[in-house]
Amino acid sequence: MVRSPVKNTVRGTGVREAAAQETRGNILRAATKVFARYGYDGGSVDKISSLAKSHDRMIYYYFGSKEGLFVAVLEDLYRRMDETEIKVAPDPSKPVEALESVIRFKLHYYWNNPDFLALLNSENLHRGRHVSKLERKGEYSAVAVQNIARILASGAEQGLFRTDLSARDVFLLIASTAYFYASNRYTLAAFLGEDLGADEALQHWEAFVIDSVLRVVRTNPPAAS
Amino acid sequence: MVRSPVKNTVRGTGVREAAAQETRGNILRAATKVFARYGYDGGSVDKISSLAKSHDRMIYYYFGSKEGLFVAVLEDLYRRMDETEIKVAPDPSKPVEALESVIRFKLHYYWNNPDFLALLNSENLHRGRHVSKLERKGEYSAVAVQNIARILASGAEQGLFRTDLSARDVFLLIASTAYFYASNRYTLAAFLGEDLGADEALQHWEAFVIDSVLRVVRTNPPAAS
Amino acid sequence: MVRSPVKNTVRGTGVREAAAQETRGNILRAATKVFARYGYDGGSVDKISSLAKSHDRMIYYYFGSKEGLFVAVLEDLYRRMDETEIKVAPDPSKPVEALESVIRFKLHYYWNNPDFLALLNSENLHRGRHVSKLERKGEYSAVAVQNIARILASGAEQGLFRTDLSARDVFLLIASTAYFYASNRYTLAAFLGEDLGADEALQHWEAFVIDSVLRVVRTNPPAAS
Amino acid sequence: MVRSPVKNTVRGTGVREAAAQETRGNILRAATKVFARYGYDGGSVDKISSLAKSHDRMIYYYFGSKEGLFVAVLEDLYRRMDETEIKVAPDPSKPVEALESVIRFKLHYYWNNPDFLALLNSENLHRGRHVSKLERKGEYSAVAVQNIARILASGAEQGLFRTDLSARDVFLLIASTAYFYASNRYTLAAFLGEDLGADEALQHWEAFVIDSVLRVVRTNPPAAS
DNA sequence: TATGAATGAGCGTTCATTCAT
DNA sequence: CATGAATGAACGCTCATTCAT
Repeated sequence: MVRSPVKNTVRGTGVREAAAQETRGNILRAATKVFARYGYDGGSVDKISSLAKSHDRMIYYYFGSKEGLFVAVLEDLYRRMDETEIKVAPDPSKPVEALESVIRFKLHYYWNNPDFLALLNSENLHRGRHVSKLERKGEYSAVAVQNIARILASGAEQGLFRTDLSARDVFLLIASTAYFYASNRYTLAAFLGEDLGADEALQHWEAFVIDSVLRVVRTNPPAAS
Repeated sequence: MVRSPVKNTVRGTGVREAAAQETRGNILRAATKVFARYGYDGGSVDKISSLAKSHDRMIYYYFGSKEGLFVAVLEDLYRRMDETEIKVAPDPSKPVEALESVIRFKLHYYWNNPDFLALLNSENLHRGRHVSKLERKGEYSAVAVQNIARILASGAEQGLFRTDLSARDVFLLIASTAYFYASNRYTLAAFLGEDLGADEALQHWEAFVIDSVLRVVRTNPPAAS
Repeated sequence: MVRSPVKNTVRGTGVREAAAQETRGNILRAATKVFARYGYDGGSVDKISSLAKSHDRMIYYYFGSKEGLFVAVLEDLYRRMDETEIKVAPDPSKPVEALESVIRFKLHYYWNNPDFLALLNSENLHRGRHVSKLERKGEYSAVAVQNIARILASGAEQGLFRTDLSARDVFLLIASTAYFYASNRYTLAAFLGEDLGADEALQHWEAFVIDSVLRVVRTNPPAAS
Repeated sequence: MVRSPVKNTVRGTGVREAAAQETRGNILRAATKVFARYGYDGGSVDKISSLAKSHDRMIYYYFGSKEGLFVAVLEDLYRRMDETEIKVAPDPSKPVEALESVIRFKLHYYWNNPDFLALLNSENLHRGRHVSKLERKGEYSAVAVQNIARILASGAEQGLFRTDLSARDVFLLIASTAYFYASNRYTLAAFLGEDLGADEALQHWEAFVIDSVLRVVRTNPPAAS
């Protein structure tokens, strides 16, 4: 049929093309919200097209299918996260401060972007079916890992950090603490009987994680306490 | 008179009661599998009744609604996890070994029970709507936290562990590493380009987590490496 | 789910069962009309359930799918045709009259049951996909063929008919003339510029076919004319 | 000014006209295949434009509507059949051989062009709605009928064939046997339990039809057998 | 001459749930 | 204690067609 512009991104500059890009963008933004809130299954194409003030039909016109739309949402999400990660990359010459900065960023980003977590969870529920279709899937977390690698190397050079650490492990450790606390905010709240979102609670967790990660990477952690 | 048996637990011992309990149990087991695999929204009552070799109608008879069934599934799941946690509680008199044991258990349990994770994620997606209906919700994680508290106290008493630690924080730290690695197994695999389920990978993560947690809790961690 | 009574036929005798049978019957009758008029593809489940004064959902409850419904329609249709065929089976002791009777019946039946033809055409368009699912598919035309076989045998015995004829061929010959004339009534009308449904036209065709078939089967056909 | 080229046939000779004719031709060929395979209702404009490697929009540009396209397909089909019929018209001076030749051609043509049959069936399902729009509808089958008329006249002149026959009736008889056998190939196969497409089966039917038609038209058919 | 964008109704099917015994 | 029957809304998706350049 040679007709579907599926996966088209920025192209022409005419008025019609601009309007089309806007429609596509509206759908993508709406889909991100809806999928994040209701999951992949709970997020119906109807909810999305309504929120985008468009029509069901246009989702298929631009993205081919609900799955195609979800893949596009994931792609967009990862791209944006990587862009942010690059922007905030701290100066590795001061390793301790840099690592603290990375941890703070990660904790805040996950806590303030529950959409991102919800979509990841939905994707893992479906066993990575959509994420495997991403073309540049290997590149996405690389930015964050390399960021940490630079900091660790600088710290090791200065004799502050251990030399036997893999950046990948430290990345996973930090991501774990950020992800778990944010993703399970509701069930943890119920079981611990706390409000994890209170300023005090957030600051307490941040301090504990920073202190713990530093104890893990330092050559000479504080003796006692 | 609509004497609904909703929330029936173990009761009578007659033949008919036994048959009823079996039907109820079949539905509960089927629902656990289906909800874990497809999420709350994706798990239809039809799939459940079909897997339980029962009828849609019976779900409403025993559990009132799909939500009621989900709550029952959560309740059952937590109860079973706590029972397991009690069984495997290690001897706190050897704090290092005990903590290692706790970490290993947690990592293995989460990795081997993706159902549990999937249900928790689904529940957090719905902002804890169902979990808030659990009667004994406050008790469930208490077992695990107290377990760790005893170990930390014993370690502190023996001069091995720091005295300024909260068991709740250590519990969250351990749970974070176990949860994150298991829950995101598919997306991490895609982005890191690794098979996280390979024996080697699992053992590597386990060793790293054990080493890291011990560095966090110890008064005198290994100097350099 | 153990819930769908798909393909249930006559069973209980209670009031509820009777009502259920009526619903099923209404759907089946409506489906026959709608499929015949619009074909398999053009016949929507909505049109059918509306005509049956029931709901879309009930089609799936009783027949599982649109395809299942179509198969049930075909089955019902063949069953009814066979029953009719048995009823009108003529006395083979007068072979000429019997054969004439069979031809007349076939011509009239096909002409007066365009539904039957439309469904067969639809089925052939789909390459017999549904008919292959009929359990007793081999039995249906057997009645008609055996009917002719008896007549041919009687005629041969009386020295009136050829002895080298196969009942299957004669059946196909008769069916061809009946089917073609009825099934193509609209296109033939357009191309021949005639009204094939006029009494005169029908009688002319009937006379021609009877005369022709008798010329085929007779040992001594009329010399000249 | 919307100078719609609907119903354009061969015209200009420029490069652009040639490209346009090619697009039109591609669509027409694709439509023939798709309509034949899926019927009028099942054949979507999307399938057609896709197969033609063109766009939905072009169908409306060249043919005005789906119905207009179907009419064009029918017209093309009849025109081609008539052209073929003229090409193969046998020498009437040998009436028996000529009639045999006509019968063989008809049987083969119908068997080898299921598209033609499928489109006719689809058209009859719709009560000749499209065929009535053909401008030269009266002319199409005239060729075939006149062909037979010439043969019958020659045969009658030579004293071989009956003189009371109408060419139209003989045409219908022959067409009946060719059409029925080919059009119902799938349902007949199911009910008779035979493979009607086997060489043996095709030759048997051909021999039977030739023999039968000759018995119908001859003044002195073979006495007994 | 040709095309990308948009439309609203309809498709077959499944949803969670209630009714009537 | 258990079930067959029924319901209306929603599901993801495709339909033939028109708009605006």
